[in-house]
Amino acid sequence: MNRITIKDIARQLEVSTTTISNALNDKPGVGMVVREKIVKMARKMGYQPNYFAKGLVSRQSFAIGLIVSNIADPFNSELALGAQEKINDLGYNMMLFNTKHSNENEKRIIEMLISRGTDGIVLSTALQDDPNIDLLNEMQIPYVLVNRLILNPKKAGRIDSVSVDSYGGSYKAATHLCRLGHTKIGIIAGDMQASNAILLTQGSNDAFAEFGISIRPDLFVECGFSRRKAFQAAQGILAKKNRPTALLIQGDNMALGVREAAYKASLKIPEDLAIIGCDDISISSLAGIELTTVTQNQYKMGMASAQMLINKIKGQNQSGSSSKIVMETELIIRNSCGFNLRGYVR
Amino acid sequence: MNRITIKDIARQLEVSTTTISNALNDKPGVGMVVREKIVKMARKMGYQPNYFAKGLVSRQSFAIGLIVSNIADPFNSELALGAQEKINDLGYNMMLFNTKHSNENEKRIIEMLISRGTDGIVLSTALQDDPNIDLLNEMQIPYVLVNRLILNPKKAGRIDSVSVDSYGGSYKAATHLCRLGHTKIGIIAGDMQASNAILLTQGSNDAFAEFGISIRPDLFVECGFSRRKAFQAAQGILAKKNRPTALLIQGDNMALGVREAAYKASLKIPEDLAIIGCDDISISSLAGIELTTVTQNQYKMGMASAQMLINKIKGQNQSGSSSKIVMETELIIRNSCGFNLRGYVR
DNA sequence: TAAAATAACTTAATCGTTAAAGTGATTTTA
DNA sequence: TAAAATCACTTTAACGATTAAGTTATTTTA
Repeated sequence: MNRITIKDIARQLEVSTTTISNALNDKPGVGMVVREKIVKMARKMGYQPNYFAKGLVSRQSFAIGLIVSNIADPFNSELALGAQEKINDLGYNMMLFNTKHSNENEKRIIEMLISRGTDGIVLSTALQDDPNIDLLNEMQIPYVLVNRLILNPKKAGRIDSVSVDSYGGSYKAATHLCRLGHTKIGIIAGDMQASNAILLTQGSNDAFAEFGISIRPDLFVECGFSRRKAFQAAQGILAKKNRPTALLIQGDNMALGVREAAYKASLKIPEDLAIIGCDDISISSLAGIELTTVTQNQYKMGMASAQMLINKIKGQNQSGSSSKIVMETELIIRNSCGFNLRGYVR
Repeated sequence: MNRITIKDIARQLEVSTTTISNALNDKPGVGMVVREKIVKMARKMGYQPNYFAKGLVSRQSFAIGLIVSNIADPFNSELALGAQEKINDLGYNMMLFNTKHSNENEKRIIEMLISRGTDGIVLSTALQDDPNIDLLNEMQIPYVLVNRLILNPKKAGRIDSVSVDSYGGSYKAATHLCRLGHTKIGIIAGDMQASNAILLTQGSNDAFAEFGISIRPDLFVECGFSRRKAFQAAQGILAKKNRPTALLIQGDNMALGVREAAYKASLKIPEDLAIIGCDDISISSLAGIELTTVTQNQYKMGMASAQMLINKIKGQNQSGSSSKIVMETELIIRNSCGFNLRGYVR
């Protein structure tokens, strides 16, 4: 039952453990004949290196932590899939954590990851003024932000990130609503501590301004990125006497909650209410859902962030420059805004 | 930059490392005064134990591997959420892996997990005659099967598992279709090497038999559990001249693919085609989808399997008995079968 | 052909922690 | 009150790998 160690092989072959180690790791200092004998014997005995021992001396765990708010959110699970595949392809392993939108949880997770000697962290839950980012910096652990970043240019300069052009995406979405003739537009916003929500809001605001439209303050609701919260927020907004004719929603998963609220209030989409989402999760394209939205390839983002992190881990001696990838967005017109019914009016 | 170790604290306080270790791990042999001094100093210096060192001596990694086919499948992500929360609550960490439906990948993952000294594995991808199960047994690593199990009673006796009463669920689903008057029924099956597909098929077959209905062989298609594959399978079945009036589909995510195929073929659900799914993922209840299905609480399954595994890890000295949890199912009637239109005819 | 270099090894130290086996000093027991 | 037990520590060894620093024997160089 006891695992085979390097010592067992050494005893069998009557050579030193160093030679075994060198042979198995393709290092010089071992002759052809002995090397082959060792490799064969290791295979025969079913030798598997002990990663604790290896990690203790090499200070490398080949483990990467991925922190998401909630893996059951399709946005995150798609992102996790991309990250996981890339991480494994590059010879690492992924540990997954859910913060459940709690900064406290996030902190615990980061501390734990550090104490476990995790090689790096992909963080998708960063908030502005997040003390956990300072923690990451202090501990000098390689990390990459994905999806959300830090906007403060003073801090952002040193931080690697993979994100989407949320500003541009939201600008397109808002423009779409305006051109369809909507003027009474509501916004269901995520968490205004999150960069994407901030940029999304800026983008739509700028578009609205260009059309001379101003958003009534009571039609802007910040509710967090979950489906359930968005459902509740929409219920509130749609119950108003002077309800909006269109809602711009800062995430497709949230938009699904909004849809439910609309149907529950007997409002037809898009006839009574136009809605536009924001990240094109796979559900959005389903028949019967057909949510108009803005693309964001989560899978690619996951891959790119993992790749970036591992590059960083491997080339630690590099200059102080940081990598930033910002992905383009594209408006996907489906049936939740009424374009296919009426087309643009302006 | 170098991490604080037990030695650093020992040097500061002029005591031995053993005393530090004992104090920090609440072990006897340390006086009150010294103990408190040590705890305080450790906190002050920001000491974090090195898990490689700890694991090397204790042979415990506090890491658990969760193996799923594809985390982007809502069934799996919900399951992963439950597992992750329970695993963390119990002081462990979860490493996530996607097999992408490949037995080869599964093998690689298991081997890697073992070589890393993972404390245990939750496996959701088990197949009948799966050599990887034998591998797990040989290596004596604690594991629990979730969702899918091994049916062969000779092997199953020793295996812990958390599953759903697939037979009963499918029996209910098939009965529902029969009572609605359907006789030309097709089955979109998952992977007949997976226990749930096998039991699901048995359950529906038995129900059909009771109603004197036999399934035309060309209307039974085994296509694997993915949405895309189910889409393709449904396209094939629906293109037949003598197409079925109802489809029983062995998974909600698959059913979503089937829906798309139906709509693409200009078939209305439920008027032209009744469909019934199988695990009640959250999407299924969405307005516009409203899939009739059979409940399976993935979140609870994830939790239960994690709990079971950790119980097993902690109490290794126990008897040879195995734990098996089988969860009940419930038919959820929504709008994809036409019950709300016509009710039962028999 | 003697000195230097190289190849193929081994020995010993190390990573950070825990466990087993001491060591005195103090307290309990008979 | 002498022997036994307890307490609060320390010293040493171990976990399984890697790495730095030897040690031979063999080959190369000048």
